[in-house]
Amino acid sequence: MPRSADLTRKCILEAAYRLFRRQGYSRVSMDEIAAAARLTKRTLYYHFRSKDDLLARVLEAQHELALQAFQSFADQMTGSAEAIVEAMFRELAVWVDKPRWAGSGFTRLVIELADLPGHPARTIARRHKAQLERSLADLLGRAGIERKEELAREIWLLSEGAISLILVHGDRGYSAAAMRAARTLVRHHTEVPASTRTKRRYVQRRPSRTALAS
Amino acid sequence: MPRSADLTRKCILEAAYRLFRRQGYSRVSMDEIAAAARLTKRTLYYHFRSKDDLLARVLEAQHELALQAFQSFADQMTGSAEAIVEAMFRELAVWVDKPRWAGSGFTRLVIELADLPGHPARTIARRHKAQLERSLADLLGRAGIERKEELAREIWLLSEGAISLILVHGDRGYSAAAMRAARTLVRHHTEVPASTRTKRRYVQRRPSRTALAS
DNA sequence: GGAAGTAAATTCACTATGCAGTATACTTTG
DNA sequence: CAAAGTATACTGCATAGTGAATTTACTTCC
Repeated sequence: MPRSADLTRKCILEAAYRLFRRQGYSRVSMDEIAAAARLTKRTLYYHFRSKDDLLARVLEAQHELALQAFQSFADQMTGSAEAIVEAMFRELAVWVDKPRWAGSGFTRLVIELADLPGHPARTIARRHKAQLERSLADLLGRAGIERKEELAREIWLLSEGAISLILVHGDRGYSAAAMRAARTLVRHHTEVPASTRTKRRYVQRRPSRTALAS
Repeated sequence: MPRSADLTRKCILEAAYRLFRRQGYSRVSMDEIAAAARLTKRTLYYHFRSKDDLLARVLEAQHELALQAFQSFADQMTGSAEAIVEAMFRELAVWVDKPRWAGSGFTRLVIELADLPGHPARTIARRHKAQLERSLADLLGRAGIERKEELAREIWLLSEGAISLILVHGDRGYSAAAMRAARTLVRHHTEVPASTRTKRRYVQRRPSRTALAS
């Protein structure tokens, strides 16, 4: 067998991920990927059935890497929940500050395919986000948070929101705001044990239907 | 002059928005838009210079509508900040529950064009989000919040995060989590006037660089 | 009132290009 | 040699954008 197939596949996956992450799915052609991987298109189709298949495999590979990275981050973290969350958002700030940053690969690709619920890439992305959220919850649990799932989800919301808004505005200040909000939420979860949470709220007169339909 | 041009333009804009919102930018063809508007493609090019131009105009039009909708929502709101924010997230929950919902048109389109900072659509979307954030801050200010810009930004982060995650997961539960978090943040901003906010935090040993690079 | 003029609005038919995917032949290595 | 891997050259289709004719409704002048 000439030129180990594994190497070729890895090379293709990496080149494809770089392009997909920067330019999304449909705006990247198989020819471009082939060129970036220094191969011909035909070789791509030898290793992957189709463009959609390639995307799915790319996301799978990135899922592994990201999960590993998060685990190694989590393993280093032993302090308070507040310290953990601060470290997370510091990482986020560093990450989004990269010069040609163009959003989370997963989020970006899934949003592009938002109207194709059956697409394999979506399934993988869903699993990915779910698993990361669970890992964060575990980490928070180890730091003594009681309602760890709740907090993890809230933190995750802030992080995704920051990514999205930084992308829209180009204003990196959102990561600072997210960190500040996250700090508040963590404190609330540590200081207030588990009560005064689901109090009945009074309701304003019925609001217009489309206020947020932006 | 045959068939008032204004009407035709409106019709095109509406058809284009419906398609763009559902399927994104690149996966919608001018032919499809023309068909949806019951016109020929050539007519589209009579009214709009290019596909990119059309997109920009579509977003401009939606900007007007969304802003108006938010204002009419804001004008009805007179209660406490907490009530306002709750109403907002209730709206969000209703909105994302629409059967064929596929994300905020703005967010979705801007993310698709994330690597094209010069695109006119991006400029418009940026202005849009900024203006809505400012309107929310005003509303919160009127409800007695002191650091209204801070809170508005935090709320906005939660809302964008929810949209993004609901899109990825298909799990509408995120809007409930966002509302819960928002409630916490509002309370923090009302109960704690404006202190104990920027305390020095202790730092964990340096975290790995790529933990969040998903 | 109506014919003729006119410019806006719209259509049909077309070009050119880009792209996913393929048929087939060649090359490398065990 | 044989099988895994790679390259050249191609098909067919979708799509952004265009050239030129044609229709439409409003104005002007008799």
